Amino acid sequence: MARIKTDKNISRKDVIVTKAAALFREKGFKAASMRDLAEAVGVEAASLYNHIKSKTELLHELCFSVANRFMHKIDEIEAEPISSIQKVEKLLRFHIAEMISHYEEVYVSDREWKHLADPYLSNFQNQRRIYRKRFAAIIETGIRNKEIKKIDAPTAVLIMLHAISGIESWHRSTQKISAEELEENMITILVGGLVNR
Amino acid sequence: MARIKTDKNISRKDVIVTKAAALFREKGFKAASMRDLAEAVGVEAASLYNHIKSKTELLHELCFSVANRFMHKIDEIEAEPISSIQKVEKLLRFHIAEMISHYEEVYVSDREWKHLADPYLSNFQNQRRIYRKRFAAIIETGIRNKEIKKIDAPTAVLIMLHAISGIESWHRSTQKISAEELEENMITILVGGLVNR
DNA sequence: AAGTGTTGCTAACATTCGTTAGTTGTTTTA
DNA sequence: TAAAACAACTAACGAATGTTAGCAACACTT
Repeated sequence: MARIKTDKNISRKDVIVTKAAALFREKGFKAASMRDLAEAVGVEAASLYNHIKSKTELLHELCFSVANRFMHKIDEIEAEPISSIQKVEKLLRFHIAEMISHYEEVYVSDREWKHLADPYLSNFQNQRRIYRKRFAAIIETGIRNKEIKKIDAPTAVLIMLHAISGIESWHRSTQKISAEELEENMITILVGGLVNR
Repeated sequence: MARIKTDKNISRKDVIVTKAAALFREKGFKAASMRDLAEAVGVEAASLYNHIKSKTELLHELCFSVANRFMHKIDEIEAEPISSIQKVEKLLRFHIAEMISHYEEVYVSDREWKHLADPYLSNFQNQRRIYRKRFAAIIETGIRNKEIKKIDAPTAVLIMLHAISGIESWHRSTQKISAEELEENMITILVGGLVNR
């Protein structure tokens, strides 16, 4: 009877959630079965239910832990006494760093949230909408201050966020440039596309 | 016995493929069932099989019709006697136009190709890789000509392509700017992020 | 060492899925 | 109008899915 291995401060549930992130990323939420997950964890499918309530719960946990991190970060950045373009850059760097270091979670949260069930679904969609509005508001302030080109702010947000999700391809590519190089290149192009000069 | 309605030059299979695109876009390939599709078409599930071979065939058709369109376009643009930055802009405008007018197909091809089965899967991945390399080559020429900033070309490609897939959010948003405005904003930001000045 | 809660197992369930068989009805062709 | 081709239907199959019940083995406390 092979138990799920755990280190200190890491519950068995955490192990399952982490493996689920990897699996959902690879196959998609619907295509990943609980039996797949069980195999990845090294246990029978039914045993998972000693630690989790349902498959959907795994998706909740992933989506909201990611959403919360981004929400806290934008709280923090909004309060800082720096220029709009600096705020945008900071936010982008955070997105990039998250996408690099918590790849699977962030990716799953981004692509698989559709499979959440209400009330989680509505809740998640709301948070997402609010986040984008706050991001757009930063850009709009930058436009008024002439720091940023006259563009449609929601469109700019949409470009930034989706561009960053492209780091997925970087992760999968065999000939990777370094994470630092990737970050600098992305900032160069994305911030370069915004600044007024 | 209600038949599938068809106009001239539109086969019943075309009707099914089109409805499938909408459904796969909305729910994802795995989550969309043949019974869902049948209902959307106005027929029983089994009846679909008078026109198609399998569910996966629908995905093949969608993915490769999109891939072929992009391949033909890059053939065309590569051959034109214009600057690199102009080629990039043309390619981007084509991507944007496709995403606006053939939203469902393009979106499905972009997000659901993972569910293709070999040999289609490998084939599709190859085409994708080749396309990106050719796109990157255009950018690299632009860098050598000093038209474009010194950046990592594959990273630039990744940003461009993913940024465009963000048009999905535009489609879903209630307060849309016009398609023309969207296109100009995207070009401003994306091309603006590339050009050397 | 006994007792207690935790974590695993096997077996099975109700559903849903893609798909096939066989048949009936409808349109097109000769 | 009869024959042939097409396109719909009902019924059902086997496989896979998420999940539950009931029980056995382990680990920790006392």
